[in-house]
Amino acid sequence: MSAKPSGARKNRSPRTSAQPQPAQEPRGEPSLSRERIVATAVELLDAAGVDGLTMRGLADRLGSGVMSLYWHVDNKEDVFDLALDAVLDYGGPPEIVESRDWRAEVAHMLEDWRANMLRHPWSASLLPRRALGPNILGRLELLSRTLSKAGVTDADLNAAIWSLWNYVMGATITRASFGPSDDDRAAAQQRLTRLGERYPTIERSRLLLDDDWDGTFRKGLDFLLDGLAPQRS
Amino acid sequence: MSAKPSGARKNRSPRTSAQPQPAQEPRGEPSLSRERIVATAVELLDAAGVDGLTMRGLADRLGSGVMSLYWHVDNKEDVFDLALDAVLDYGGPPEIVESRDWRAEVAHMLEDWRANMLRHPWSASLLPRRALGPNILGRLELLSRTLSKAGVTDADLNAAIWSLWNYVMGATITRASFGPSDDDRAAAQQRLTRLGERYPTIERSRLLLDDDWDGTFRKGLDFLLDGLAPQRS
DNA sequence: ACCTGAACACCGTTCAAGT
DNA sequence: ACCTGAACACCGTTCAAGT
Repeated sequence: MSAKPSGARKNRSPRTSAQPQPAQEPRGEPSLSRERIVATAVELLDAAGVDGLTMRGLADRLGSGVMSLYWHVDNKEDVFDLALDAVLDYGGPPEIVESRDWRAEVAHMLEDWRANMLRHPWSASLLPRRALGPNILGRLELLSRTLSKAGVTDADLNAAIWSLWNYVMGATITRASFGPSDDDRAAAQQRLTRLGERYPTIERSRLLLDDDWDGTFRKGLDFLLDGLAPQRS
Repeated sequence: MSAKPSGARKNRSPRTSAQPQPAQEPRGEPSLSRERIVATAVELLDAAGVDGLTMRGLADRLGSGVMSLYWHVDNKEDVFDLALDAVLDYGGPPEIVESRDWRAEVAHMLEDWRANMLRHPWSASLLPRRALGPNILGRLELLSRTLSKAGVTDADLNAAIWSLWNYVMGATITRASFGPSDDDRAAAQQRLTRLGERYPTIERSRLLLDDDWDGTFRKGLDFLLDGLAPQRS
């Protein structure tokens, strides 16, 4: 809790507010900044995963000393938080289209959310630990509003949202963790076959070989939405 | 890939097979063993979380040198795998009760699974990364069998299982991550109120204050099972 | 067969300075 | 206001020995 800017909230609209001393940088590197640190952290995370992010490595990539980072950032945890929020940015509520098809709307929102996280595979497993950034709240608000307008009762609303949240998080984390290496799963499935008697059902259905991630996600989401759908008795 | 026992499969039934040299330990500490290491690792993880597990700390707790662990265990990853599998043990398929209520059966299985993971809060977020232990496979097999017997078509079976998996994982990881600190969530909810206009719907529904985890889990599971239920046209 | 200490190549972060 | 190097208290793991 010093005079460092780390804890301070950023400008509301950093893009439009003019810089106080605009003609300040004489030459060379634009020097360190919070934005640059976060952007580079995302790059590094994308390239090397959660374990690959290192304050030292981050500083190297920025061409600065390690300790210089700590002027702009509280600590490593802070870097994670900022990187996560940066990645979950979203365009805000889209045009207020009064679609009648709430199911398509919800499915689209959640597929977009998932796609965003899969573009940065480290983000999904990080998210539940720090769920409260403004971007996530915005997404939850939009989801909530859509469901409410669709006729989900107030009594069911929170359960509905958390159900969708749970489903999306579980699906995305699993997909990102099982990762691109199909070999592992093929090997696992073969192990099933070798074990023969013990797992006949999942062996027969080839559960571990299912690689239509997008289709499976959508199918399960449909199951859930079926159950969620407000009964029009 | 040396002569170390690390990679070797354990005895099929370690509890019933007699020890080769039963009267071998002359006195004192039972010395190191794979079982003791894993059990202590689980203790340490329960007490200190994922970041709290340290090879050095583990050795300390076992009263041995750090490097002694490496005789019984490949590396730290291995310790995680073993600890996770140890925690997900389950009693195998229960008595073959031919219950007609497949929904209650499935719900019970998944609630048990979730409860098991919540008893060791570090386990849930670890599981998707290493999903293939025999105990997990056993649970998936049982789930698969139950759904199949209930009338879920082969075409829907994998999607159904992955949906339930995703939901349970997401719910458990979220619950374990948000953790016992209600204060955080209360603070977050208050922040919502302060922000006022931006998140009216989730503020009104008090989404972030919902702390009936078990009830919400069950409710969402019911939504999903509603959608999953085989249509009897 | 089982255990050990020293050493290596790393970490995140504190602190006291520099400009 | 912003950046820095040295230092501290840690990590996981290799290696060459010990018994």
